[in-house]
Amino acid sequence: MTTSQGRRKPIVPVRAVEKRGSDGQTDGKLGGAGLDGTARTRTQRPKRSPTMQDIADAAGVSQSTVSRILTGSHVAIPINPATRERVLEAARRMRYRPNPLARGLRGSRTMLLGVIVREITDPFFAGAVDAISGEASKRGYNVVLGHAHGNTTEAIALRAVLETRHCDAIILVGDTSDQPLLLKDLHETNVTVVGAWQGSSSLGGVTTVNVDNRAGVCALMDHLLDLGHTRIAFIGGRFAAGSPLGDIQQRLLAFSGRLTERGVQIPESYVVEAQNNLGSGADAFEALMRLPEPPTAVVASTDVLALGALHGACRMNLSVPGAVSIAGFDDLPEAEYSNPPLTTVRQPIAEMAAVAVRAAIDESDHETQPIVEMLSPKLIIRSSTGPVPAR
Amino acid sequence: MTTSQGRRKPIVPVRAVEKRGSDGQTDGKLGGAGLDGTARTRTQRPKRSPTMQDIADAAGVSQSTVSRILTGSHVAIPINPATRERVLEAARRMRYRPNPLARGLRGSRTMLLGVIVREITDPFFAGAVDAISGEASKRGYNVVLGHAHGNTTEAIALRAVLETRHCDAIILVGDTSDQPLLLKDLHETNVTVVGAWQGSSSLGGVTTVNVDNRAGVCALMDHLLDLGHTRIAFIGGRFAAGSPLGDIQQRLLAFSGRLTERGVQIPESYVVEAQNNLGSGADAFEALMRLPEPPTAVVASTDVLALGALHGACRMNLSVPGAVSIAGFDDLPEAEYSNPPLTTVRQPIAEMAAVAVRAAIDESDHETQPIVEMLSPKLIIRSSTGPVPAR
DNA sequence: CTGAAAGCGCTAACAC
DNA sequence: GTGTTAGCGCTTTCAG
Repeated sequence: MTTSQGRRKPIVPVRAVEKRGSDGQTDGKLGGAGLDGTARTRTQRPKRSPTMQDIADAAGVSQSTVSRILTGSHVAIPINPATRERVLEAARRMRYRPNPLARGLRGSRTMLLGVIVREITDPFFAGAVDAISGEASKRGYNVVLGHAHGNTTEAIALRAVLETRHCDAIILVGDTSDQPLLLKDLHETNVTVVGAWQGSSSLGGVTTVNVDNRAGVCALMDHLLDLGHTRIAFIGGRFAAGSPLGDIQQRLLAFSGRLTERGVQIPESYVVEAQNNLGSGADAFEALMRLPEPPTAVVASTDVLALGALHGACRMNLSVPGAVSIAGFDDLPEAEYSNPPLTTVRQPIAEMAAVAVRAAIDESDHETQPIVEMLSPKLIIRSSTGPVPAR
Repeated sequence: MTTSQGRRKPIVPVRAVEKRGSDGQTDGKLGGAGLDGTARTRTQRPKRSPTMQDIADAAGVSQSTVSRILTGSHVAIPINPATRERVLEAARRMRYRPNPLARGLRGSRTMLLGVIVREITDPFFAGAVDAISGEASKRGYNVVLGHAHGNTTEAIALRAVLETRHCDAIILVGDTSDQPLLLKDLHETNVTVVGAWQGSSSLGGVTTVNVDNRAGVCALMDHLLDLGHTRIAFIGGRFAAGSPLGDIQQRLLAFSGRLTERGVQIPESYVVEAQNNLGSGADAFEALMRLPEPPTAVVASTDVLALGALHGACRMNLSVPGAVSIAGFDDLPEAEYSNPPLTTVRQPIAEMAAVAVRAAIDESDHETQPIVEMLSPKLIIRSSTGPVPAR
């Protein structure tokens, strides 16, 4: 198809404005039907949104004047109130909408924040996106969700990034180090990048906001150890490419580290992997409890896993925390409504989102030193943990 | 060009390309120097992404040729293989990325699908977004998430829409009839709109894909009635502005309808409202069970509510389904892992997403008759429902 | 096969 | 105060 005009819908030149000299040729080429809306009124699709020029024509001023007025240089540039009103009226009447593409192309900001997230169905990340999006809209920004889509090939993630270039900044939510090209690509592009919940995987030279996984897990371990537990197991989730992702890795490290610091030894079989979903958590838990010497407490690296473990306990008819204590990490809304309510580590999601968004916006606006923030989580003790069961 | 040197802007004579007179101003904005990376290597922010013109210069061809080659008219337009290779090589070397803004401005597609959703933290909608996003990326589209953000004022939703105008099409996920301006606005814009999970609220003249709420609820009611239940209660969720939203309303209607059809009467107090979250579901359930004549079965309008009800039963020490049967709607992943596993109605999310995405893309591409699809859900019987308890 | 040129809708100098 | 003008990076005629 040399001319390529087969594929798109006809662009119908509705107006009779002579300024647009191309109408004549255009219609010969693209036309076909409904050239001026007379032949076909069926749907209103071919209706162009009005442009500034349209408003200008209607108000009898120049397009740049319209721009000045509509652009909101409210105070900066003095404008005749009469003119302003005339233009505003016309804009209102014609339902003018600024074209963000054109605006963006011209170099000004697009007020779009890209957010790339591994898995939107992970309730934790859903919450994170929610927080970020809320924070963003507070500042007049919208959010473009680039879905790394877990299992999907890097290619897709890549494309998502490329096409996302019209964002003022991009926030990377969750560890994506298993998709190295993604990061690399982000770097090559000249958009601002901010990382959030990256855990151990460092985004060299990039502003990053993380939760202090170590502190959280240590607090939890101390809680458990102080309850008298020594046979403590760990369920790690969100593994990919054979090794745990950022946050999880840090949590595992802290888990082992604290155990060692407190002089407690556990068998290797006490550390198990799992996909980060309920079923996998339940299975991992059951496997753990079927060990010859089962643990008396299980630390799950995420609440989803802990919730799954809770379900596993139900299935095995094991009372929690009577027979075994279970704890998680994240403090999902669900954690409070599980049976029993879950002891967990609460992440400061809102604060982290605020920091990330602020950094992203600031940094996209002007040169800034990359910062690395680490916010503190908080141990939330509910009733899924208790003293070591008497043998 | 004659005029270009009339301007007295400080033109930084870095490159030898005369075409770009504007570099001078640009760098004023972005940070002083570093037009080509020589003057400042500290950060790479001020680095412009290469444009087609840059590639053209590098490859010694015209910009339009570059466009033809890079645009992917792979076979259509005959291009000298040598030229093509030279251009591709240059593009690769300079890490060329197309600018979607410019592309979009020019009128071609942006390959962006807007998705507007009430609440991303609602697990059902998270799943829906996931499905849509997956389906979209299969077709090379990316997804822009417009967050209606539940409680937020319409203004924000509106803005989200306005700024979303650069999408090829917009998919409205979930009933947004409580934000009438949103819809109205969407209509005025000339983007394609497709509705999904709109329930009762009709999007006049707009392609819509819904689940057959009536069929789902009826199947569920028949299941319950056949088990001998006659005292069946209903927990409605996702209320807003005083009346239930689309899907919920249909489910409630079907609930009452089926009861009437089968000659069963229930007291008014058996229909209660709730926010669509776990806590609210638990509370509603408890209120129901504390009625003088409590129901023997509770139908929740969503799984979230049903899960909450399950938790309420736990809190009240009520065995399910021994003392009371509980059922939901949606079939969230969690439904299978609750205790006991939840009887529910499974929505064909993937199929619906596929239909919606396909319709959105098709319709944005060419004139199309709006269609209204209604897919059938499926009753999933698990163990949260059982025979009426012997009195 | 390739180049020149005309804009897409908007912003921002720069006149007057 | 307001109009003119020159593009942002790209697609797409129209001429060779």
